[in-house]
Amino acid sequence: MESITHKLRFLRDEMGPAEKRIANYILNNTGEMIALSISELAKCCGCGDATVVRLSRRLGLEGYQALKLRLASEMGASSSLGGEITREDSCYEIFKKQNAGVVESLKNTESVLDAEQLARVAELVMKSDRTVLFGLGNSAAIAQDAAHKLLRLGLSAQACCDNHMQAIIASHLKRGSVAIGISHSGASKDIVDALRLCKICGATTVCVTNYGESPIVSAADYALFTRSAETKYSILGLSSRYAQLALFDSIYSYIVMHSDKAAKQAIYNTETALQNKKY
Amino acid sequence: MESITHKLRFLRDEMGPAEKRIANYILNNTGEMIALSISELAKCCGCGDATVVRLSRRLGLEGYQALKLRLASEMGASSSLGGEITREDSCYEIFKKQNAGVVESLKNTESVLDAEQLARVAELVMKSDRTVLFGLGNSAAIAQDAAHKLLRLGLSAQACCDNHMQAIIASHLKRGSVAIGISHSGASKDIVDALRLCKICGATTVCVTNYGESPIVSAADYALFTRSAETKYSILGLSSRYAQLALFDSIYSYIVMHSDKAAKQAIYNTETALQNKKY
DNA sequence: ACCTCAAATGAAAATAATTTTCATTTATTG
DNA sequence: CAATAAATGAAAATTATTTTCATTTGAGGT
Repeated sequence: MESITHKLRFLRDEMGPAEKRIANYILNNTGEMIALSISELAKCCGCGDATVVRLSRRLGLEGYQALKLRLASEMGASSSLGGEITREDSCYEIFKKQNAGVVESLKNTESVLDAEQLARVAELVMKSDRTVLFGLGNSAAIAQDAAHKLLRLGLSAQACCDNHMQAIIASHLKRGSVAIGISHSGASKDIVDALRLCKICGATTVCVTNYGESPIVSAADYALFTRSAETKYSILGLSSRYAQLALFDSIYSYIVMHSDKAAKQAIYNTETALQNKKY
Repeated sequence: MESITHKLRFLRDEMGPAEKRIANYILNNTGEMIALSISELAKCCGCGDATVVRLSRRLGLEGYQALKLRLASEMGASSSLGGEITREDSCYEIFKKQNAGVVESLKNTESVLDAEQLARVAELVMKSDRTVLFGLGNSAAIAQDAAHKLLRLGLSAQACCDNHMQAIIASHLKRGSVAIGISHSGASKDIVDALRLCKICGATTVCVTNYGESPIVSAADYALFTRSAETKYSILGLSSRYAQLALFDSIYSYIVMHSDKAAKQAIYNTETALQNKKY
């Protein structure tokens, strides 16, 4: 299904001058146009009602109503632009603005993420003897969350968020282990060092980062990229954390989908065991 | 600007049976409904045209046309419906499908989150002597992430993800402290117990949960609700974690925006200190 | 049980919007 | 400079929406 805005622009060439005026008006005033009736729009463009209908038909639509609905729908889809956070914003407004940024980050990440690398990493983790996750500061919680999920699947997973421990663990890894380093900037010394050490010890190394040119990439056998929405307020890579989280969630779900009966039973057992912890 | 879907659900209580039928029909068949004329819709719901107009007015809209346009716009905004994850999906496809769920969760949460409670909690945290965050399992990483951010702001924050430690910390809190319990289900025994203890000791208690009727709400002075997208595959409250994360991010940003010069300098100093840890 | 009143409802009339028809205008080609 | 085809808008025809108003429904009082 092609976007009407796109079609409008594309088909403008084969329109007569009156239709072209309408097309331009719609493209420049989509928001207001949606509130206009067909004759109001026609008057705005100095043309007859029938021409508006013809334009709608040219776009492959039923009529003017259909055009308005489609435009409204497309407007809605792209109207979640957050705008900048100001001192006057309430916390709730900040919440909404940030969410727009999060959505954008997820979308961006969809476009930079290499499907093949992701698939390989998922397989790798699923089949590895042991998976360790390194993160510090901002990325520590992500590492922990990912490890927690893998543990629920019965895998041998471990998050390590202490740079000394990272060095220790790294130096004892063996072939068959997977080490995943998480760093938004890709330049976190300790993480990069740990990953290099892992590689020397024979483990397969993976990095999750926002920047393609960063030191961590050269230390990794596989690189998974996120792309956070560039906004002024995100001093920390606030919104890249969501993409990282989503990335590990997809690996988690992939493994769930490909686990055998016994493994599924184990997952179920975990759930049951946790029921006792609840009211 | 409030979502029409949300308003529909909310105002259903004060509608007569005929209007209620229409509301339900719209909520269950939004997509098809948009293509219907007013009398077609009326017939589908076994009621008169006028009732449809009345419903539109009740929602604060001009009329039926306006209702259709708004619904189309909202549909567009949420039309990235992910569909169910299957065994055949690649990891990348899973990633995309899950993201759609995440977006939905964030939107849902926007509509259930109480702006006033959120504002109060943000102020509370900003001014508290000490903030402790309790989370276990799935919510542990969220607690840790939130604590990490507050620490960067120079606040006295602490995540506690061990049920014994939680009890210990809780029993030593004083007036002026804020305790935040995070539990998707709202039924996690240890968290609820810890929160109750905090309250007894004079601390202000806050809960973050997905369910309004859960035990944790009664243990909290302030309740912040998330609403995850209900999907079959999310065995764990996978997508509610994103909403929780966003919630704490908004509090973080709010505090950043309202901190004085000295505090901003401190934040900046943190950033500089961390530069040494990078290549 | 019966009445009263207010709210809710739908049929039909009134209005408004959209679509079609068709005569006129405008551009293009030989 | 015709001759023709394409483009256009006014008005008619159609369709959709909104308003009006008589009827129904149901709650609360006697």
